[in-house]
Amino acid sequence: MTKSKEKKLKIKKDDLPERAIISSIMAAVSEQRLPAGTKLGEQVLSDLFNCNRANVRRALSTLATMHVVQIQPNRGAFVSTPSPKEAGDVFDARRTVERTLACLVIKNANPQDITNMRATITAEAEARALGDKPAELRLSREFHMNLATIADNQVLERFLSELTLRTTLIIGLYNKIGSSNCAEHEHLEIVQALEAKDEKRFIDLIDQHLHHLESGLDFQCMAQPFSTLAEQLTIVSA
Amino acid sequence: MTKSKEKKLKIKKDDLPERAIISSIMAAVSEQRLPAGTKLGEQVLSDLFNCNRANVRRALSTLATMHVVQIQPNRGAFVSTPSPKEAGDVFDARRTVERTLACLVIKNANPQDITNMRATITAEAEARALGDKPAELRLSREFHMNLATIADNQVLERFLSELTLRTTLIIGLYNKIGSSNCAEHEHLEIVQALEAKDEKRFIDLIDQHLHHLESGLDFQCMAQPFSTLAEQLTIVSA
DNA sequence: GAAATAAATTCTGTTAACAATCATTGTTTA
DNA sequence: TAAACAATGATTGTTAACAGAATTTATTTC
Repeated sequence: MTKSKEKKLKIKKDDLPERAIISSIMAAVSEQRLPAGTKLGEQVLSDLFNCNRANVRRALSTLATMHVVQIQPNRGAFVSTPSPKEAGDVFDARRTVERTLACLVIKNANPQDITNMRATITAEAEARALGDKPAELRLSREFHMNLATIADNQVLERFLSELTLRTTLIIGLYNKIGSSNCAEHEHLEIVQALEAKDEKRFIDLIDQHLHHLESGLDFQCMAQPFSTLAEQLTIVSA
Repeated sequence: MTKSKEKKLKIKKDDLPERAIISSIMAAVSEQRLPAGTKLGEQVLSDLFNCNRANVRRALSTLATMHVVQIQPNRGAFVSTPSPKEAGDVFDARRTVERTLACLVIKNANPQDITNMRATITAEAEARALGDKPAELRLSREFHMNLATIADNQVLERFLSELTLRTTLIIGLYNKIGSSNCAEHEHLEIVQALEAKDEKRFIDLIDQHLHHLESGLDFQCMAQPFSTLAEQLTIVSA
């Protein structure tokens, strides 16, 4: 049970284990390493981060308020499985937030910001070329989070952080097979509009980008929220 | 120390103590019974809700992620004292959220919804007439939360819940003396625009309402985030 | 052999005791 | 008298042990 010297996770600069757990889970979700429905056991986490369960508990509780995990009484914490209705709400909220961010970005952005944005897009393209899906997803999210940073509104930045995570879960659950994941091409156009200070085009492109993402969803393909292994192995009869 | 039969708080329908603590603190903040900077001791809370400190801890941690309380390591939890910058971010975010909610409300609102809105306004007016400030504040918040309910977007509803709470803290900290608190008159006009299905006017009025609230702030009058007793007792010399 | 039942294990939820830190009070010293 | 220092008290942070619920495994029964 209490074997020492298990695989220990390297903790970032953040000393507090609670924060470390939260950011690690968020990172894992953002890279789709943790799919919706995954059980997040307290024992497992407290071993991984070698801390006590109280810290794990608080971390999971915090993630639950972000709706990144769901807590079921006496059963434990699971990575959230957004419903179709929830997905719609998230996309509406994202468009709302990013539109406003866009207005602020047009005002605030300096040449250095645009250079950074381009660097992120380049890195994203490289990751895609290499077939590194986690990196691609992470950088795609980073692109949007960059906008929030430039906009310099910490409230909206936090909202977007949550929304992008939930978007990743939604796409992981409902994305049509074959629908192009996320257009790096679109990201490039967005930055070009920003560089040209074309506010209307900038906002419209972001809006279209998000609509495009949403249109790639198919809610039929995943009826059951919690697909069990049994279901996955069942051969369709009749 | 451990005297039994202290004053116990009646817990709502929610059985879980964690939720009870959270909603009680949120309610208290929304009615300005808990001013910014108030210390929220773990012992006090666990006695009040007669539960263990672990629940209190998780509740405070959750409230901290909503930025309604601030946790200082080894010192404890305090009701948040928003900075002027933070106040600006909150108001920008609120306008963003409420504008989108307004669009959805115009689409979704039925006669019953409008009746409910009017009832809230009436109750708010009565509370004001009676000088019941807590009730007035609670009903004013309820007016805005009603909009979120009608809009039927749970993500934006939760965002607005947080933002209205933080707005209350901001007003409690920075509101100019003499500036009319919140115009029930404005609330009435907003409902009238909604009833007339005048979308543009509806959105504009909400926007103006929030700008009006923000313009009532004065960041000079409260330089120090944590005003000490010493400052309050100091007689202004020179 | 399959379904239903019972035992065992694992996990969550709760509690209490202990350690460490911070704030306050009281004392000493220049 | 005022500042520095020491001791006390209170509060937060951590840990471990226990109780209860859920899941899994094993057994029984048809």
